[in-house]
Amino acid sequence: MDELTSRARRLYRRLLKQYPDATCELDYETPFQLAVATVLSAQCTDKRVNMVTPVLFARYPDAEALADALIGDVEEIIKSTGFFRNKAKSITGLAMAVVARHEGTLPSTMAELFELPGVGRKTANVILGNAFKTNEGVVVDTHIGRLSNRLGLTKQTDPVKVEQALIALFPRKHWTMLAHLLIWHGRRTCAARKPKCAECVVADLCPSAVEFR
DNA sequence: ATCCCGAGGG
DNA sequence: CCCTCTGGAT
Repeated sequence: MDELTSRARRLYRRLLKQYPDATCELDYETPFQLAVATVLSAQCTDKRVNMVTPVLFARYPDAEALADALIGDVEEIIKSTGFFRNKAKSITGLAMAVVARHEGTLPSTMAELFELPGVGRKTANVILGNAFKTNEGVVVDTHIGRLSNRLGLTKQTDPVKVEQALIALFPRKHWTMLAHLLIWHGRRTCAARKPKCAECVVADLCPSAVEFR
């Protein structure tokens, strides 16, 4: 095992010890609801998403209901998540596609998920890892891209290449938890703007830590 | 590369 | 004011 890989494994164990309960923080009951919540989470905090989905899912609990929704009603409910016109179009289009192509049940493969409107690789990986527990890839969002670079796990910035780097560094069974750990750490300690290196549990393993002291 | 487009923090 | 928040489509 090379040096980078062993350092990556140490990072993982250290973060797991600090965040043993790290998990997806979006609220949902079904895979379809997770898909909708994940689309809404683009450029928006999950806390904000969790404020609108109870209203959204109460009125439109499944794909059939959301497919028949008036776009203006959906826009009004999700407005506070930002990009609301695009997101309303995405989630109603997503619902219509799930009804038309998959009899109202969200599919469980990367290929089928990726074909759905508004669902990119990141969203598909969130659904596969959390709702279906089949790690086909690694979620790479803004936090994971930022931390992967700061921690020296890759110098790539393209999300697909970051994902490839993480896939090569960590065993598949850890991919979903890895994403949760990096997201939690990114929120709590390794924030985009003002990282708290002084209180970071992996600062000694991080090539960027000195820059922030 | 650019657009979408709201809320909260610093 | 500026930056950031679990991106995707054009």
